[in-house]
Amino acid sequence: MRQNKTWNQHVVKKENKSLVLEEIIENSPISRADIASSTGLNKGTVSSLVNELLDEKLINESGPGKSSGGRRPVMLLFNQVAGYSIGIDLGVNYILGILTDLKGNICSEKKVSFNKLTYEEMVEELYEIIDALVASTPSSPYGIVGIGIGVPGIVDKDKKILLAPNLNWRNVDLKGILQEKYNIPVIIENEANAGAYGEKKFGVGKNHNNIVYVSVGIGIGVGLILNGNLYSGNNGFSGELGHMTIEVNGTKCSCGNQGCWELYASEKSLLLDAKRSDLQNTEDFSLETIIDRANSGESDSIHLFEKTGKYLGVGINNIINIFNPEQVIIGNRMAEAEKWIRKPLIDWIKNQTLWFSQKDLKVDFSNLLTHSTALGVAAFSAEDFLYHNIYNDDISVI
Amino acid sequence: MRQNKTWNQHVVKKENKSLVLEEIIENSPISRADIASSTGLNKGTVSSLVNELLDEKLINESGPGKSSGGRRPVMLLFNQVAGYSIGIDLGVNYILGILTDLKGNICSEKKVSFNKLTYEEMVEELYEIIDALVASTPSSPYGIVGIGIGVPGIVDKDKKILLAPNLNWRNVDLKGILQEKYNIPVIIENEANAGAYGEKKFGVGKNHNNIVYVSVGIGIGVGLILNGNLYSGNNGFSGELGHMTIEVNGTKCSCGNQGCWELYASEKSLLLDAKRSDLQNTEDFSLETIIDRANSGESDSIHLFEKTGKYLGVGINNIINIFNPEQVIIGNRMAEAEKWIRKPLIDWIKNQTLWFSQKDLKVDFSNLLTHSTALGVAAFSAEDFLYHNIYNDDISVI
DNA sequence: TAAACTTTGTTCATCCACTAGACAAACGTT
DNA sequence: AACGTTTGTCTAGTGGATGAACAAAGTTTA
Repeated sequence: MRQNKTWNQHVVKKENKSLVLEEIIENSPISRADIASSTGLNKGTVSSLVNELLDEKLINESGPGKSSGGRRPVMLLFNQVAGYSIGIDLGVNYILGILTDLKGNICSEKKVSFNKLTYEEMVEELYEIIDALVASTPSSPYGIVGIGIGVPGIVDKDKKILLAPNLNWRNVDLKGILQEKYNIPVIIENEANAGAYGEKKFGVGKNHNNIVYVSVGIGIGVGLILNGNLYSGNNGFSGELGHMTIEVNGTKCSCGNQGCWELYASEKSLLLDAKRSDLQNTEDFSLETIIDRANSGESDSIHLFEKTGKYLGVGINNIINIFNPEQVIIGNRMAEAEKWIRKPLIDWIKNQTLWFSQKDLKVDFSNLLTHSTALGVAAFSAEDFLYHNIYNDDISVI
Repeated sequence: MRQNKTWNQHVVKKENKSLVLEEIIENSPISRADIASSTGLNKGTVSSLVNELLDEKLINESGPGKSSGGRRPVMLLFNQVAGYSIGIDLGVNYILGILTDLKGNICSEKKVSFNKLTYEEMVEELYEIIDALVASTPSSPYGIVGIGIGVPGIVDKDKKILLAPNLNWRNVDLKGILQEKYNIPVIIENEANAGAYGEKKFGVGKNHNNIVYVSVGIGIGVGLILNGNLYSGNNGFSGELGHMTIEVNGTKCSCGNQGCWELYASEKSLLLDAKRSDLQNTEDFSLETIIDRANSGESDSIHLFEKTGKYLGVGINNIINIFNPEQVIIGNRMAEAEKWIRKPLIDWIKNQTLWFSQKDLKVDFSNLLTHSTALGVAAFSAEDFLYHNIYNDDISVI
């Protein structure tokens, strides 16, 4: 209900300093006077906090701004290159790594694809990517402030990877391993959670506070932004919506349940359907193949996507009735098939969702596509640094 | 993401004072020294805050406690009769009103049952109940600090009743009406949300922070406690889980969707099934009738409950996979049939829920039964008074 | 063009809440 | 009875926010 924490002037100062910094990041260029009026803080208070931030190289003064009938203000800018953040999307058959500045702009990027690596080989690839990104980092006051990793699996409260079924990992303490090797704070998050945050910060989810992000890939994962914060559940296992029952007496699922959503609306199910209907003769067909076929007007492929769209609608309808979100974002690989999926999905929702839940509801497709997860985890690290370590000189291993 | 609020010493003091008060409420009798060590505040700070609380009559000093080898401490007690709170459960065919002290102990209680009242008649009944409770209030420093009302319908962000289908109400500003009449802060909440909070504070949900409360009555409503706070969704419409699809091509529901959960697991569906199977010859049969029959060993009635239990399991399984809660509480009228429902429900979950979500999971039946909603809203009002109005002398209409 | 007004940002005295430490009172132990 | 311990109060000191005064640097007006 209420957080059990004592309050003193140190906390006050730290919170106010964060507030000022946030104001500058969100609304730069901005003057000290503007910050004072928009935060409600006293001019003097703002002045001294700004001076500290200047000393810490987190912000810069730019030239004078426009006068509004008096002395011209000194404009302040966020120094987004005071440090850098690494974000990694650890996929089943690829690793995508990006280096971003503190505002989330991608500075360099590296991706490898592969097939069925052992755990050791995969970690080796991961090291190589991180090393390459580290090497490409420009010099800056704070260097790399953190590494964030999004994984397709269950991450518990202690940020250990409890289970990543498609990677065949169990109880892996990647955080510990990487922190030991690089001596930098490491954050591990579920891929869908990170994607949700990425969309909120940089994608179509900007300016929304209650977002359901549906990551449709091989399986279906869901990331929840509730009241502006990522909701992770009791043990960090929430969002296992792929295994929501949508057909009581439906097909058996590998999870032990039956009629699970991801048996009807994921990439896996799409490919299975395609195989069943004997649509293709070639051996290696993929989502991309089917998209190409649909593009060339093949009606069977289009029907496959329409079915996927409808069943996505079934699950999303449930989600809307549960959460009454402002926005639903469909992301990950399946978002590339928006062209055929959108209409059946939207139609289902229009017809089936409670009218009062449709109020103010937006259904969008990701525009970051494959980058949302990496951007999300990179942003986690950057914010951890900016808002929680402002007072700590020690920004190494926690 | 981060709350936009400036911090100053007034906030610090208010928060610390709340912290001290909370500590006394939760752990009384407690000494000043104990509060200092458990909150981390300085002894002097605690001393001055305690003195203010004593002046405000919110706490009392009791006799000296036991010595632990030194001076005997002065024990502090929460003055739970410094004020009173009214909680109302506005049902479809009943109104239950309770008067509680600030700790949630029921001091007096009044209930009326009826059938199909108009809006005006219903409000009249409500006034009568409130008037009776007001009349029964002992004299105290603060009097009645608030009225809380739980309603079976959708309450929007402004606490207006947007839609209560079973009452046939639309856009009713009950809060405004009552505040005008009684000149006391009024809180309106959805019945399931209030019930969830009631269970968290006073029932089986104590000491849990991620709770899904399933209110199974005529329909099914759900209240969510996430991270210790009530989650209400974007417009306050969350928890409409009764209309979650569990059977894609299922029966049509009045909501426009098909295969909704409450068509399979609510009191309404149970009665409908009973009628269909021609179990009874009498005209007026009810949940109680069927419970009686099951009690007397009639297997058909028992089967009906077993079916309800299974279908409750289907929906609850979905909920668990979505939220990974610590606890699921089944409440409201159907909880009275725990005896027959429990086993099929638990069995379904054991077999179908993802193993890692079953970790630390408790499934419980309400022990407050029909009182959880009224207790919940009464607690809302009491806490609003205790923690938010500590500094306000004006505790009348906001 | 000068005077008057506006806006910005700094400085300084003041206020307020928490803290540390001293201290007295009250109690148990030896 | 002497000593140590615990409790609770009091006082001086610290840190941070505030408001007002003020200088600097603009624009507007007569």
